Amino acid sequence: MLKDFLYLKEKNLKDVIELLLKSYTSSFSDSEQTLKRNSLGKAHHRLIILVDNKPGLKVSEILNSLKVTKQSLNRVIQDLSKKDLISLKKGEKDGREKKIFLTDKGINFSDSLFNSQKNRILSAFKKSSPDEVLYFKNVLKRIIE
Amino acid sequence: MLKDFLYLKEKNLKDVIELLLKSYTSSFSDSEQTLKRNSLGKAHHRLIILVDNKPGLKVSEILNSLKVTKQSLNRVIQDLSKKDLISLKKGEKDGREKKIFLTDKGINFSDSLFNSQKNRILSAFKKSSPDEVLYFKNVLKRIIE
DNA sequence: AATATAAGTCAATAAAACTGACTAATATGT
DNA sequence: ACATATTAGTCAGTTTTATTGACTTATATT
Repeated sequence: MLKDFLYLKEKNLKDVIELLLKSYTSSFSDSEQTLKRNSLGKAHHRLIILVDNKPGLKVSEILNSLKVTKQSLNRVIQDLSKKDLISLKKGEKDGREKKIFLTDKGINFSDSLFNSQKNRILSAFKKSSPDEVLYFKNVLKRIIE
Repeated sequence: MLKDFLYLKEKNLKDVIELLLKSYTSSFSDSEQTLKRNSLGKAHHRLIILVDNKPGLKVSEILNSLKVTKQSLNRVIQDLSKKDLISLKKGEKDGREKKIFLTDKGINFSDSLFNSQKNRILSAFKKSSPDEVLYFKNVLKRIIE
């Protein structure tokens, strides 16, 4: 049945691209004030989120996720280090690697960023069924790769 | 049953915030080359997507979606106007409003941007059921508002 | 020992967004 | 009709974010 394949049509794909743009923009603009109070910006926020979810993340992994140059990322790392929000540890196995962790101060700050963001996601999920949320996450993951 | 509410737990919400970040970053980095060839950037891309999906969009509506200042948006509008990718029409009902449309050239350019992005979404959807895609879109819409 | 990889650094530049102060046109409420 | 509000545009200066290119340092691999 043709109808079954409508979700693969261009119009639907375009809609989804717009939805990805708007959902990212709105959910990350929620934490603007919290960042500003601490003289930090969206670039720092993105790094904090990645490291919070996966402590010990390597620089190369972050470069790959955020699609920025190492020079650009390095500025962000320096800023957060100076503010004592992250700490850097040499990899035990491969000494060239640098692993990034949130400090206690960094964990607190990450929590305050999360608090300004979470209501949007939470209220969307409360309007959704567990299955809807599960499927939502599955598809998002497949878009990333 | 407690298990039913796991999807509302903080860890899950944090995961989703990271997924939104990564899905946006990856899907919009796909079109970097196309933009660069035309001396345009991500800011222009965002406007083109919104106007393509909703021709006649007002400046104020875009400001609201993209969460930027009018000064910043104005630069983008001027750039695209000079390149004859968008046209501006005065609102008939409210003459203060400016409605934005893609020109024929703009439609072509939007298509080429879309072509560099669509494979990622399409292949994710091919791995998903129609229901999964439907639920995915539903939840995304609820996150936006 | 040679080469590759992971990361860091310095310098210059470009892109994107911001603040603040203002103008212009039109719409709306009284 | 007039005052006020709204929508949009503009000028100037600044900050933030990211870029390119050239190079160094440390460690790992062959």
